[in-house]
Amino acid sequence: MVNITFPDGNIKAFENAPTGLDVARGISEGFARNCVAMELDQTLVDLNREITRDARVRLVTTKDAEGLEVLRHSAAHVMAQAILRLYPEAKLTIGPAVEEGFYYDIDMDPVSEEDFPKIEEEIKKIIRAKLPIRRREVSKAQALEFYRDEPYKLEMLSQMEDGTISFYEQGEFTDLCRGPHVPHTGFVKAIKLVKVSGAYWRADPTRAQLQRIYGTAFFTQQELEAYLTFVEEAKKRNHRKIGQALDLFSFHDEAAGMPFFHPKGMEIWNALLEYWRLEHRAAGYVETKTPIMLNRALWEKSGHWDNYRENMYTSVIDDTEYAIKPMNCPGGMLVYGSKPHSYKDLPLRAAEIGLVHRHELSGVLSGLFRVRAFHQDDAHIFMTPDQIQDEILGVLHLVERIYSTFGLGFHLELSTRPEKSIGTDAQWEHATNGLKSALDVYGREYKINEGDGAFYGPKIDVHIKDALGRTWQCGTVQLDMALPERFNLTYIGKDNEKHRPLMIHRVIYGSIERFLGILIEHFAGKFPLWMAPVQAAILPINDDLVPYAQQVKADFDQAGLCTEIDSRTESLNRKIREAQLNYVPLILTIGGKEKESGTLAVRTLDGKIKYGVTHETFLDTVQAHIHRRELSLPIFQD
RNA sequence: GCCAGCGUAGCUCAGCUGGUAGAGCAACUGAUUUGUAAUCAGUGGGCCGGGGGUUCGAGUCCCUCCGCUGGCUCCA
Repeated sequence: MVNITFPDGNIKAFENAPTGLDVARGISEGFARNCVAMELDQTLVDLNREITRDARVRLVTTKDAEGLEVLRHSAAHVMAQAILRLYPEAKLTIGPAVEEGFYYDIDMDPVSEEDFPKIEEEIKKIIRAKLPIRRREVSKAQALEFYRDEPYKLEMLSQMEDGTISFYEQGEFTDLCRGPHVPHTGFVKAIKLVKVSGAYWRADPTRAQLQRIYGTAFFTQQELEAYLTFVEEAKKRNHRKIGQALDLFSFHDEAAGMPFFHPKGMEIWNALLEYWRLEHRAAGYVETKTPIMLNRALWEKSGHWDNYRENMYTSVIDDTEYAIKPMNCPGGMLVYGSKPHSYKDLPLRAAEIGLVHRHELSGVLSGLFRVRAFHQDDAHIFMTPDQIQDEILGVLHLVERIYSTFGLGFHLELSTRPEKSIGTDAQWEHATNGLKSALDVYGREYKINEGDGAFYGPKIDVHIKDALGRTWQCGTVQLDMALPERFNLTYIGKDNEKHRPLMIHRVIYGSIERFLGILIEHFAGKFPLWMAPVQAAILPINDDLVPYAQQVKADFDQAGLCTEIDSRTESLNRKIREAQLNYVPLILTIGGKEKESGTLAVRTLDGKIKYGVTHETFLDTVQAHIHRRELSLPIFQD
């Protein structure tokens, strides 16, 4: 007799030792068909595991996140089985489930995506066979014997504790695995191989290069197709593609990883910064600017020479070593230290749009997302110890305000002291607690990443969520108790004594280049009016109307709008089509009627047309819309 | 940096087993003077990423460099 306690508190008695499947069937056959694993006293195990004593059981179904993870892990096994059938000499290493699917690292001759159909064919055979997946437990000695010709598995085994080792078997295939797995291979019906790449064994470049084959799997074909559609949509939104199509920026071999911004890209850039300055002024910031090149002594003082040199561009000028700044902070320290400060000056919020250079590995460069030269919307906040919480809260509120303007959600993560770091234990503790207490007051949930902090202090990272649901780390708030010390920064307190200020580094856009890239993908190139590179296209319907159209454009120029006139001798249809394809939010067609009546025909990007809009109404509407930085298209009254 | 794939006209791409480069769009010229997503015709345009090699002959094969794209511990 075994008593099973369900998550809702109900208890049910079973004869003998039921399996998870028996328990599920006790609820209903239909429910049982959707079960893939179970949580037995907090541990995820196979559905066919026998329950031999009283326990708490939660059945994991195809609807649960853990269920999908189990499926994908099983999918990795199915793929490995197929590959071993086709490439018997292949040696398996590890094959985990990952966020978007799974992969298996295999030591074999290079394969390419052209080999996928063949592998997928074999995978289908295994799925159709509905091979039962069985767990088998053996001693470590037996496992070592079984894997005597499998060097990677042997290495893995040697690092495991002595005792019971579990294997999973399906048909002729056996793999060392802790499980759990779905009951049989028939569950893996919606599977697709995605890509292949190289990966080192144990991520160690000195060790064997393996083939990492990625795939993804879902419980239904529909979910798989929805995922593939998502991937397609993300491809369409690729900022490199849109950036080229809209003539926003380019890259050149002459400066790999360093973007060149074109006039239209600069329109967006300037709109971003104009808005940024407005918000920062309102939040009590001042702005500074420091040189991009500073001498070695400065970097030794800041600690960068010891901790960050491999990423810094250096040069020798008049026998003195210089480095191009990878961060703005040391320059900011010098500005603060250039004159005495009173406690009455604090907090001092000094922002800087700083151009930094970092020598990233050539292989990691990627459009605007990973570059070697970029601008940070940096700020250094100098304060007294009792101002920590308010200042961090102030930054979090500014972050929230700015991201919401773009329709971006976000979540927070706290990172603590890494192994390679400067400062004392006491400083780290004080700094970390300061961030925690501010987060608690702020009230949103946050995740903790142990050991992920910067070398000079703990940090709060802000991860935004874009229109496709993808997350990107942009903002960061870092408390630094080390740099003020190294630069001997002080302020005069009420007691007329010198005190050490505390400092926050923070960015909100992060890298402006990268943030712009994210926005391109977030908006799919269809920027809201206030940041559109061309806000309105003016299209005269024939050559005779060009002079009048130019007059209209001149009025708009005066009003501060960014407009373009298409005076080519082309059909109106063509001009409209091209403006639409360039995502110009407003299209103004100028014909005889508009000239005579002094009105405008306004076509918005959604294809809606409003005739007879007066110039005054148009400008009032557009300017108010821009001023409010609205995300949706403006609506015009007659 | 490492592995794989890629680099042909401004853009997107074709060019079989080596035989001397082609399309669509764009640009330019001319005609058309257009009322809400492509008017028609013609013309020009290429150190086939750079360098070296094999060959009678290289966009095509080999080496090397540069660049781009994807990946490079979510660890049985």
